[in-house]
Amino acid sequence: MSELLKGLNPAQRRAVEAIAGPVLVLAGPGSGKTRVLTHRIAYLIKTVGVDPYNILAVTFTNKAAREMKERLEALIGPADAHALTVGTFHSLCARFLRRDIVHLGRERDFAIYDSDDQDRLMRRVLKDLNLDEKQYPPRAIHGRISSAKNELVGPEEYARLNRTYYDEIVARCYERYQRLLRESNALDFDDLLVETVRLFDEHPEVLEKYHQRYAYLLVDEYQDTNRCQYVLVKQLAAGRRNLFAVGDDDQSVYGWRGADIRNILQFEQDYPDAKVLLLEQNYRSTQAILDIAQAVINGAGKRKHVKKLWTENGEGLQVSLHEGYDQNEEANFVADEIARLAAAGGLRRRDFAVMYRINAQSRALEEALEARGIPLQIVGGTRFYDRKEVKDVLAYLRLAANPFDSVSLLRVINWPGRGIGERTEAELIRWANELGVPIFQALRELADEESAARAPFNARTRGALLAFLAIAEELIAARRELPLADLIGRIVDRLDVREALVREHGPDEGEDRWSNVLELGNKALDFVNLPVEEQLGAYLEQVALIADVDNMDPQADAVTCITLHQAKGLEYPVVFLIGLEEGLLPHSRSSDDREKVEEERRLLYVGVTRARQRLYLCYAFRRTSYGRTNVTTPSRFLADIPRELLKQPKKRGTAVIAPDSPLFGGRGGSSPKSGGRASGASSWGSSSGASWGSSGRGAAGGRERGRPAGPTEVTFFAGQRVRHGTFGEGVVMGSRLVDGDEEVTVSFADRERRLLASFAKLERVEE
DNA sequence: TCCGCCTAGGTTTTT
DNA sequence: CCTAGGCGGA
Repeated sequence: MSELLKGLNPAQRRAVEAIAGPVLVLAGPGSGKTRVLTHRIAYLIKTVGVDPYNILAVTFTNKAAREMKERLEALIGPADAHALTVGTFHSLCARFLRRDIVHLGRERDFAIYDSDDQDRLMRRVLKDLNLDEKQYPPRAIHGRISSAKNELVGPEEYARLNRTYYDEIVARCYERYQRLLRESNALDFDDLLVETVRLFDEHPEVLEKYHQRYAYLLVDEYQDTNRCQYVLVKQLAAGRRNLFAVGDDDQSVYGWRGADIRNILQFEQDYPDAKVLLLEQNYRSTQAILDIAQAVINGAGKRKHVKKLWTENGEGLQVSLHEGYDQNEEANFVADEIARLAAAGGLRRRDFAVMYRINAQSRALEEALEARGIPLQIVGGTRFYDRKEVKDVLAYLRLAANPFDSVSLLRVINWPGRGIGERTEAELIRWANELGVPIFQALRELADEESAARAPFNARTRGALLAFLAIAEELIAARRELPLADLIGRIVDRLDVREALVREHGPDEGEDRWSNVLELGNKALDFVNLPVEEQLGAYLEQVALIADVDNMDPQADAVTCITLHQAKGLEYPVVFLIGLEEGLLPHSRSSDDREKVEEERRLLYVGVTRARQRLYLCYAFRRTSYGRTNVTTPSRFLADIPRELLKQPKKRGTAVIAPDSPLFGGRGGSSPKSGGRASGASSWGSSSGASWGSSGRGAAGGRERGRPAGPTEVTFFAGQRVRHGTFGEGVVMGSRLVDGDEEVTVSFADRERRLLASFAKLERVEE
């Protein structure tokens, strides 16, 4: 038997050995699908004798691509590993287009616009069309356009298909937006895919070239493909039909960005001769963790592919459920547990991950971990390349690569300040529109005395504009001669970036930002081995397409803090899932739509199945967001977990969940019985979880639901002694009305707490 | 045009 | 809470 098949179970082996024709592998979490992918590639090369040059593998992140290459290097040697093509849809499309975009009558040095660039361009579109940003939020409009692109609907078709007034506005913006992109010789993220599909569509000879080359096509995370990616796969696979798609419909969490779960559900219709293989054995987690995962996912409606997860890993430790008082206590609990487990030995910092729904949740964690001296790495939030000073310097580089890139041009035309204000900028745009040329071209016209005479600028303004043009021209010229690192050096010297940053932000922050700019220079050193003329393009492409998760340092011995979305594909011995509350998971923006709620459920499923040995499910009794504090309702998904699967919290200061608590009852609208709850019962005490946040009030603590406005005056006064079911006796420090509720500050034995009178069931203690 | 103060409004998730 | 944008003054 081949060396490469050793250590694989029969199902995995079948997948690896499937040679020809379409194959769909439905792989449960932790079932070794990455292993199957890499071993299949290795098998194709080493056993079947396929030339690695003829293999194309598409992964979901650059990180996954890199890791796959590394594994293959070990498996089949660096030469073969290097010869095959691995990348994300976006990076591959960028590469294809660089090679062949001239077929579409375009220039090769196109810029790639990220979300910030897209937003800026959309604002300009709205200005051009005299539309009010308040009424038509640029991001909302762009969202519509992006969805249309994902569906391969162009501006004309969009205009034809849609009938409402709003649609009509969007259609006009779409048309203009595309026109400006083209004028700027730029593609946005969506265009990378759309234009590749178009290229293949309009130029069969180009597609044919890829059919010849890529005899074997492998696609990971197939459930996350959108319509456009689906078509692209179809185009590429149409040649030899050796498509090997791997995915898990239960882990589909990218519907919001166009991923269409139907792509995986309809695989068999699309490819009638497809083999469908199931990977159900889990090698990652303990049975206790899988039971939780199963409970969560079984709470979903009917599913097309029901996988029965099982493992030989043994029962393992019971999963813990923990209620914190607020997000700080929640974070403290997490940090204390990490410290405790790390001290107990056997676990390193990097064995821990804390996962959450939204990036903003990382803040409290950061504080708690730092307070204990526990190193952490936060994945996500603001990317390094999204920092203003970094983007500003980058804009000059982008301008050097492609002077028609109007977003970059306008970004830095007055940075550092050179006396070109809003007024001048608007005039410049207007004038360029009038001439019908890109903005950079208009600037060049200005250098010519005769044209300048007709331009709407006075001598001083013209001087400022020409000063900017001179810098741009200098960089464009330097680009061909200087290595990338020197080009960056030229920019920061010529513009005195450090001085500008200190002037703008003061010495402390200024130096901070300056160090980010220096870091930018460091990253450029990765490209020194390329020929000078290729360095800039390669660098800019990487900057545009790299994700934050791609930068994670797996070597660092630090606790990982990461969103559930980014955590997909990762695994850790110990996982904390925090903020399991209505409004957060499911997120409030998703709670009203059945489909979206199901996606949120799958997100929790993804989180649960990241854990290998220990799993903690956490939520807080109160949470502060936007500076407002609200009482929370535990996530409805917790109600799908049988209570006996969970270790109950015992610590003082945490809730003891009553046997008849709706948390462990059935799902759906049955409201809790008002009697029968054990004293000291759950301090959140709320209802079925159909609503959350402030609307969760009123059903609290056996009080009447639908209570009208709330108290109009305080009923507690400083100095009174009170008793609370959980916290014991305390003294009222003060009380005030907040949002139609009474917030009482009470000093308990351990510390001061603020409680809402409607929830907290405070009894007055007579003396 | 630039600077600084102020407030109103906003955050899902990412290539 | 934080930040971007609006507005007044120089």
